[in-house]
Amino acid sequence: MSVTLKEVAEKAGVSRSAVSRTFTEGASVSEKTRRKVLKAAETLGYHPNALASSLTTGRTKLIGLVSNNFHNPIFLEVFDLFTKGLQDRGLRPLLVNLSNETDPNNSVQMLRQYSVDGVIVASSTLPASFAKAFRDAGLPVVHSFGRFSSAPDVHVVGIDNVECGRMAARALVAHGYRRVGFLGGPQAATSTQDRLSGFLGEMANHPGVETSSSFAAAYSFDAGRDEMTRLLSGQYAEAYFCGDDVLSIGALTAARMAGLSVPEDMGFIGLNDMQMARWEGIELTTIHQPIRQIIASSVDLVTAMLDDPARYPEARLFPCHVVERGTLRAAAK
Amino acid sequence: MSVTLKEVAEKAGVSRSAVSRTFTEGASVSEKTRRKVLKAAETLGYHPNALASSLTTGRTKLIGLVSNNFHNPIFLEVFDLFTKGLQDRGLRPLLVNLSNETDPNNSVQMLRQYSVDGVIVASSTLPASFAKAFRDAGLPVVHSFGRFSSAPDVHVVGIDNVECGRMAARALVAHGYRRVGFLGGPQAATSTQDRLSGFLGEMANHPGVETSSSFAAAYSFDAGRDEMTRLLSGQYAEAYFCGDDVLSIGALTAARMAGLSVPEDMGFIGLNDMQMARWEGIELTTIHQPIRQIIASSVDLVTAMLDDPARYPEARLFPCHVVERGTLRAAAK
DNA sequence: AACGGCTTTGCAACCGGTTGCAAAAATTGT
DNA sequence: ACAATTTTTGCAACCGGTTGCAAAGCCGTT
Repeated sequence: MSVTLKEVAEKAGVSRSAVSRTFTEGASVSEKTRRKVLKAAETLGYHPNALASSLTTGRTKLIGLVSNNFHNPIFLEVFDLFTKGLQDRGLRPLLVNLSNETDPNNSVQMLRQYSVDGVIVASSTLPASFAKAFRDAGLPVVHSFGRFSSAPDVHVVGIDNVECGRMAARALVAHGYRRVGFLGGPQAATSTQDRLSGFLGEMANHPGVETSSSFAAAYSFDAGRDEMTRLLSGQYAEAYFCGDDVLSIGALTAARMAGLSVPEDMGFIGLNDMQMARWEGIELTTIHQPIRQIIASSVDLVTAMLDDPARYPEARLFPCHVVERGTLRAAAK
Repeated sequence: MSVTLKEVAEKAGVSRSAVSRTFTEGASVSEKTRRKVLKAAETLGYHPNALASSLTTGRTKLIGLVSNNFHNPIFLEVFDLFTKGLQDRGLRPLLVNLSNETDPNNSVQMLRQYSVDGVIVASSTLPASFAKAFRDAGLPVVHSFGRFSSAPDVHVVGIDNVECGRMAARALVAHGYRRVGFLGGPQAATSTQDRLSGFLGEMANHPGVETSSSFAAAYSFDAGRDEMTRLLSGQYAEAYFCGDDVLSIGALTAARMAGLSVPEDMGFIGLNDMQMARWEGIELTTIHQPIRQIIASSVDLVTAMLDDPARYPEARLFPCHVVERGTLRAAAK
């Protein structure tokens, strides 16, 4: 089917090594043979088989891109940036959809079978044990959007969710709200837990403000709408910090459907600053998560690990900031 | 680093062939040796190297998943379904982001270097020549969401865009609109051209209805909003058939921002029936595109081609239908 | 012309598997 | 118990490359 090294060697009248060397960066070949080889390769339409060479070099340039988040629109942007970032460095993303897996082992085995050079776990909802399972299998791994830890087992790149919780709390207080709520994502997600603890921690400094909390079933529109609908049937707060933007939009929509106006009757602050948050008709006040930086840094880190697989694990955090749009009322004077 | 066939063979006291055979479906091994081998493999933690075996078998189980659409939220769902569908059949998606490529050659070469077993081109905006380039390189290819042709060079799975244009036209007419517009996606996309031709073709049967057309720069919210804003500054129609849902939402938002109410003052019909179209506050009337079926069928087709790479190309079309929600006024009696 | 040092080249072994083939072992029939 | 048949096994070659090593080729010196 496809042209092999050997055929090129014969055509060019040189040894197979010579051909291999002309296609290997920094190998010793004379200009003369290189030219002969390139010409033969050209006419035959030869291209080296990446997989065959990986057998001896031990490098495939494949990177496992593992995620379980195929429903939140922000992850489309995440995949876009990851694939571009990896491609720009000559790496190839092998996409793994972990949506309905609870056990990392299958994926670990599969990625080892394909000899991936490294793994990027892109998820804020997978537990740290998933990333760790890859590391334990000897694979260089970076957990993007993972939980910050002062003693990380694996490289983590993301944001300080605790600080985001505080930031949201401060924003709500600064806007003069006296009854505030935390409307988190899935309770089991570490991101939810961290944001809640930051939120409550900060609110402890404001004893005059009444604080409540609840959780949506997922980071999704429907989950946000449903949880807000539930909240509206009882006592509810003046403003909510929601688990993420798409959840916020769901909650906000439920509030509007119930006849409340935003931000007059109810305020919202989200997290992520996805494209949609900017849409007219939404204009969500939210905490900006610098996903470009997180992804660029993750790709940097994974490439660095290719050269030094035992690289000492580090946590990289990127600061977030509040983007004021239209879903919190004008700040109290 | 990792355990090899040879080590297992030594541990189990058998030949390498025996080990290879116990891990190959349908090979001849006695129960006794199989057990010995499995035990040795177990204790050593052996797993066969998929890439090494691909060298001799000629199958990698890698499928190139090529797309240029990393901005339209519906594609997140597309990637979700594709990755799951492929994984369920033991195939591995190698994701290729073609966003800023105009030339298929690099991707073709790259996918050949990785010896992918097949390629799925998932895009409604890439020209047929892209898919053809893969086929010409000898790769089995399926173009999902591609343009229907009665004489396809490659397998195409998708919808009949011309018929969708007619369908939209009929819907607008049936709802009693007398001035209707086509607000397409990028003019260069074949999907846009086909929908327009269907739309105009059907409108030719309704000479009493005034028809206009224009194009947005992309299938995106911003493009829809901008184009609608431009339209609003001149003469505009009573109802629009928009290139897709996200474009519709942009256009619809622009209309609302300009003080028009939907559907009273202006009607909209989209295409795709993405999740978001169902959201309260949007409730977009749209043409449902059966993406699950399209993707399932594409995966079927690509697996069928693994066994028969020269399979005669076919076009598979799936019917669409209008889903009435709230963006067209009640039908005229 | 001979010498020493440096570059280029080909040989051959190897990466981790698979597979055709013939020999060995097990099974069947009588 | 023996021959005929079938199943299982190991050898060795191969898939498409890479690479250490020693031999060959090249260069300028003396």
